Amino acid sequence: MKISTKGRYALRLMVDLAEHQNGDPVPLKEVAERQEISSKYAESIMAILSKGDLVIAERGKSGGYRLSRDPSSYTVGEILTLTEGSLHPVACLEEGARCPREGNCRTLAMWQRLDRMLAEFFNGVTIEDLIEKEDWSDYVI
Amino acid sequence: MKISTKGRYALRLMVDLAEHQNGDPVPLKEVAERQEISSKYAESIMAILSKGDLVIAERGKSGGYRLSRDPSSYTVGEILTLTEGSLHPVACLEEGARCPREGNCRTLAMWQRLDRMLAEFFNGVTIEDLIEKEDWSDYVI
DNA sequence: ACAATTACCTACCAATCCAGTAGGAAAAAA
DNA sequence: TTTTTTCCTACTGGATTGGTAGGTAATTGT
Repeated sequence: MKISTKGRYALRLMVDLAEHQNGDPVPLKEVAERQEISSKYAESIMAILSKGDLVIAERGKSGGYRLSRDPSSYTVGEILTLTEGSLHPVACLEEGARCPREGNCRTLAMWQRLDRMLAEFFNGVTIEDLIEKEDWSDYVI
Repeated sequence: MKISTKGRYALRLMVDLAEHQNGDPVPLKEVAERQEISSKYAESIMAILSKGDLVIAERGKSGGYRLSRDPSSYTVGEILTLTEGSLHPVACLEEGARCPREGNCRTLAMWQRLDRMLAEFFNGVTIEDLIEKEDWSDYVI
């Protein structure tokens, strides 16, 4: 039950791009240094974000990455789904998965409830929220 | 971001024990068969529950396992914590972990909020709930 | 034109976790 | 004393995690 570094770092890379956007693309090296993530590892994560069209890459000198949309339009859910593969907390709720015992499983309903709760949480938080929001103590989904 | 089979099966073993308690200990073989879990694997999971004092084991003929307390007193949270090791969704929130970047991490507060939400969810559901509760659609933590 | 800078690509690695399985020893009751 | 049960140690193949290494392709500033 853990979000891996890949997903966590992806969020930080996205936040960093959002905070440092000025029209020009931001080189990965700068982002990685600010976030204290090895640039090689950051590179492999940024590649996922780029292939998923969450960021736009520009090669060559004075190239780098930039967000493709407004920070407020990115949800934490979509970033984590892309990098982690899925946000379902149990295998039985995976896309296309069907448990043969689902008819008499006493735990399935609880997992479904949790699944919905997580989806609502993750899809309710945006990159902009991560930057702006100071106090999360009263945040309710 | 997955609860492993160990945790999921542990819940089902506990529910099965709760549903079939009649004063006598229930042999693991029966539980495993009903739950369609290989008895060898079920054995290794039950050993964890036994060492954690969530169930009482009785050896020898006519032995087996029984719950040590009332089903309503077991929370899903304690069972998963025992079997999964922890329920914290990110490594930075682990017991004793301290991230050196915590002062300027834009994601920490969100993780803390999620952590609290998960704890409240898991500690709010009991084995009895798993057996009794039909409709979870309106369940709120 | 060319050197510098950037993203892109393939391949590799050690360590850990996952989901079990195998084979017996110890305890207790019938 | 046989049978039934839990308990214990060890093993395993495969996947995932958290990276690293080294080179290729594109683009631009000089």
